[in-house]
Amino acid sequence: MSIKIALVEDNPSLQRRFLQNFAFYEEIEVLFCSISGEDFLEKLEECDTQGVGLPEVVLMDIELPGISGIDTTLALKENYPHVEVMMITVFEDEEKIMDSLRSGASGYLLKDEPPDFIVSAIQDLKKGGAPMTSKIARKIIGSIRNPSVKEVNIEPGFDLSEREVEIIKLLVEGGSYTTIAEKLFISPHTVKTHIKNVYKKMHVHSKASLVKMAIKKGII
Amino acid sequence: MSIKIALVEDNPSLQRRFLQNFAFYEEIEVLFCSISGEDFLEKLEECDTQGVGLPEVVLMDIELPGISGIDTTLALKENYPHVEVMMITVFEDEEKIMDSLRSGASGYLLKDEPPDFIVSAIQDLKKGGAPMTSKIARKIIGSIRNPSVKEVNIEPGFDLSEREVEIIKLLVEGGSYTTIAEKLFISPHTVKTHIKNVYKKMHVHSKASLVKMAIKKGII
DNA sequence: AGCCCAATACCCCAATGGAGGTATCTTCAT
DNA sequence: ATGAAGATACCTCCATTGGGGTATTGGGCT
Repeated sequence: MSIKIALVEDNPSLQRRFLQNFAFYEEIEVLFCSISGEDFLEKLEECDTQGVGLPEVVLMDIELPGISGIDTTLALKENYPHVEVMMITVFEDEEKIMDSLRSGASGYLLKDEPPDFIVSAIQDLKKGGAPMTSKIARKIIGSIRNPSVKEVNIEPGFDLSEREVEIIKLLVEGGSYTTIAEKLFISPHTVKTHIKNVYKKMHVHSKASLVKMAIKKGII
Repeated sequence: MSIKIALVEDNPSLQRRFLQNFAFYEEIEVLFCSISGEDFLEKLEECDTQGVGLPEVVLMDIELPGISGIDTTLALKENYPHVEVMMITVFEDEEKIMDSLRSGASGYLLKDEPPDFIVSAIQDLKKGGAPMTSKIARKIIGSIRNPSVKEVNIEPGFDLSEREVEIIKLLVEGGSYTTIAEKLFISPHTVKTHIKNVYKKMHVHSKASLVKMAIKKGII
């Protein structure tokens, strides 16, 4: 029994490449292709109303004209929660990955994976797995450990320099003046000076307080 | 070049089985085994101080006598953040999986995986991957979509006395030996003794590290 | 009654940390 | 080109901290 899939990819040459690859595998049957989220959602409803089978797995690009693959997934899952979604994209940044998973995708692959890998990922997904590459898995785990950390979240009020933030991070990791100095190839005197300045800016007077502030403010 | 690992497993027969399996693979070198978290942390510090190499990957059981594998991982990561941890357990519940990942583990396998799979998982882990089975991956993703609002472990897990927890709280608030002593109407010597004992139990060596651990653990 | 253990308190000592300085060298924007 | 800000480095002084001890007390468990 072959797995019925749909493909959402706006790049024509990539779409062609996928189709050609899947043609070699009789375990995969491509029901239809779309070049946008809107198009996909319409075609899906057609499949549904006209009694044609639904795709079991959807390969979804993230960057699409019109609504994004993430929002498309959100809409898809709202109406057809049993259809599995695998993101296929070039993005490796945590935010996009996590947004995809939150929107309802269960797999996340990069576009340049070999066809064999993609096919077995589709099978895994259908069997209830969550296929992804090692690197992506690591990023997901990283984002579990460090939740809700946005970029450039250094407290504007404190006006810390890059170097200062760098030193704060090492301090939070439990470093002493000397160990931090060694890591940064600078003198412990310099580390001391930086920390003194940080204390002034953040109005704390000890490492312990700084660690607490840093964690709470999300500087780390 | 073989990968140096350590094994933390309290069940003697399972430990033996692991060792026998690894004996067949020259790509894995078992540096040492421990039957408890405390024992492991001590041996690790010995390795460190005596210039013997550190293990690169630790296979950690979750259910251990004394402190749990999760808390052991927390303490390990505090002192040796570069040592990778792979949980090897019978538990498949989301909570244990997520706690493990939050504590710093990057891999999560079940005990009955075939030796080949475990060995390649160790290699993947060392290369920066996050090896896990499909089923586990799915649970992680499920828990991202459906973040359970479970309360954090207020109970320390490190077998701390009430007084010790009390002192930790004041320490996190930025108190010094003397200010804490004043608040509790005891001698600063006593405060010191308590803190020394806490350091021993939690395997940290400074206020900064303790503050970080305490916040992560939710003792505060 | 005897034992364990948490809580209390003290000792020494070396290392680290915090607060005050001063000073040079870049870099960058006015 | 001049001045501000950041990164670098050094100084002194004294308090705090961390690690190694030892010891007494009072509760609770067996």
